[in-house]
Amino acid sequence: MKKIQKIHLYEQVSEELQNYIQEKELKEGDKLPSVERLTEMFGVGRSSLREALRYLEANEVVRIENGKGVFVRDMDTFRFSGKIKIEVERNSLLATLDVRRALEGKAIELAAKRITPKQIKEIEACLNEYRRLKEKGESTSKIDFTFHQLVNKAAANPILESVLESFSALYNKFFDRPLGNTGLFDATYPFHFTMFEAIAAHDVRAALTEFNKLMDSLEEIIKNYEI
Amino acid sequence: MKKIQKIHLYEQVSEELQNYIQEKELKEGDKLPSVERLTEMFGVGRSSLREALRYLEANEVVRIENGKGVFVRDMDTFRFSGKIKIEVERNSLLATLDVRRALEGKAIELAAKRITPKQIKEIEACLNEYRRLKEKGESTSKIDFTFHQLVNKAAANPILESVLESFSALYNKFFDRPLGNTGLFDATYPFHFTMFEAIAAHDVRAALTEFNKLMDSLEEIIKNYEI
DNA sequence: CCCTATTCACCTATCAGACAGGTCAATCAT
DNA sequence: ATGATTGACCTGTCTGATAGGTGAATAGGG
Repeated sequence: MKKIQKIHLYEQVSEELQNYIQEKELKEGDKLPSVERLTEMFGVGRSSLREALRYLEANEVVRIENGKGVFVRDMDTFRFSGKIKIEVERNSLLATLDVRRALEGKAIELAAKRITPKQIKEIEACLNEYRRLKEKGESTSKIDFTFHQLVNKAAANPILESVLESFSALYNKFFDRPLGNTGLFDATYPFHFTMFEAIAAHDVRAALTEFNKLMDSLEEIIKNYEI
Repeated sequence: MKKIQKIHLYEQVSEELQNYIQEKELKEGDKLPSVERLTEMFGVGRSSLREALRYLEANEVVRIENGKGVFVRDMDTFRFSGKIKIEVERNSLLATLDVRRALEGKAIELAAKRITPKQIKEIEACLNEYRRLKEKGESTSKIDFTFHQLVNKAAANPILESVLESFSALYNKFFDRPLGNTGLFDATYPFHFTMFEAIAAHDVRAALTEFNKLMDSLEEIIKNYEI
């Protein structure tokens, strides 16, 4: 019989380690003691300690470099995350679209206000490529993604950009599979150009109008699509 | 000299394991082979395998239960995540506010459309408590959070709810510390009531107007606040 | 005296073997 | 029949050994 320890050792070590970092006020790039030292400090075996480190690495708290040591990651970085149950059904798709309307709509509003001449040229080049691929009948999903990414960047709001980027992974997952070849890109194609022109002209209202048309056409496709 | 393998073993194992899950189409709760078997399958040592498992556990791909085995977690759950460098300065705060405008604005729009009588009563009770605390001069940060959460729920969009929930952790972090006692809640206080009334009356336009007033007053506070 | 190649101390990466202890079902004794 | 026991199967953890990455000190040649 031993002491009562229902919590896994690696979990305790992981917490202790985080406390250690906080107490010593370690910052980005600071080096932690070597694995050997840490095993002595916490009185655990190497394997438990390494599992704890691997766990913390997965949670982006530390960074382990071969031959160098263990380093603290930027603690001033806020990490947001969430889980969404994926159900490929109409309501989920429409719900996703609402969020896209909110986030990308704001991005477009800001982009129309703040886009620079250089960024305008970049997007113009992107749209030319879009047109080229379209005429050749090749896949436009990738260039479509790039277009929206550029607009997102033009909004000049790093936080919005980050949220939108991680969220776009969700609707790409949604729309690639079930609706991959349903004329989705055909229907939205013309709005990319009208929307760009409005943004380039710094016309917030017109840009949002075109964006809403784009979203509306997407919504129509989803509503009429037999899943 | 050996073969070129710059990638860590545990990383390779982790990927192989994910492939294995996908190929075998394993679902929530399915059991993986025992650690012993897996080491044979992948031809690696125990420690590498365990580190890989711990890594996957941290990423919520598997669940390890003592004495039972390793189990697959819900793979139909989409996990979004992102990192944001926190800098407590005016621009970051304003950038955060823009995202909040986008997400919560959409939530309010939807809530005004779809709120149920039961939810109206819940929010009403929440606001009464808000008023009570206000009059007693107690902290209203918690009840304020609850209010926004209820509105969020009334939007009846689980995906928006999830995104907003994880994101709200960010702006709580931002606003709690630097602006904790700067009359932030005083200034926004009246708008909670006007906004609620508009939502309860299913008046989308008025609700958004009130929400924008609330956001504008927040923006003013930030702009005038000497950091 | 300077530059380069070697060496060495320090670290992480990974393996294999051993023992402790949790879990569950089959089995055995009452 | 029922309740305790056992044993098969697992994960949890420790340890000693070997391999290999990294960077600074160091030795040797010009």
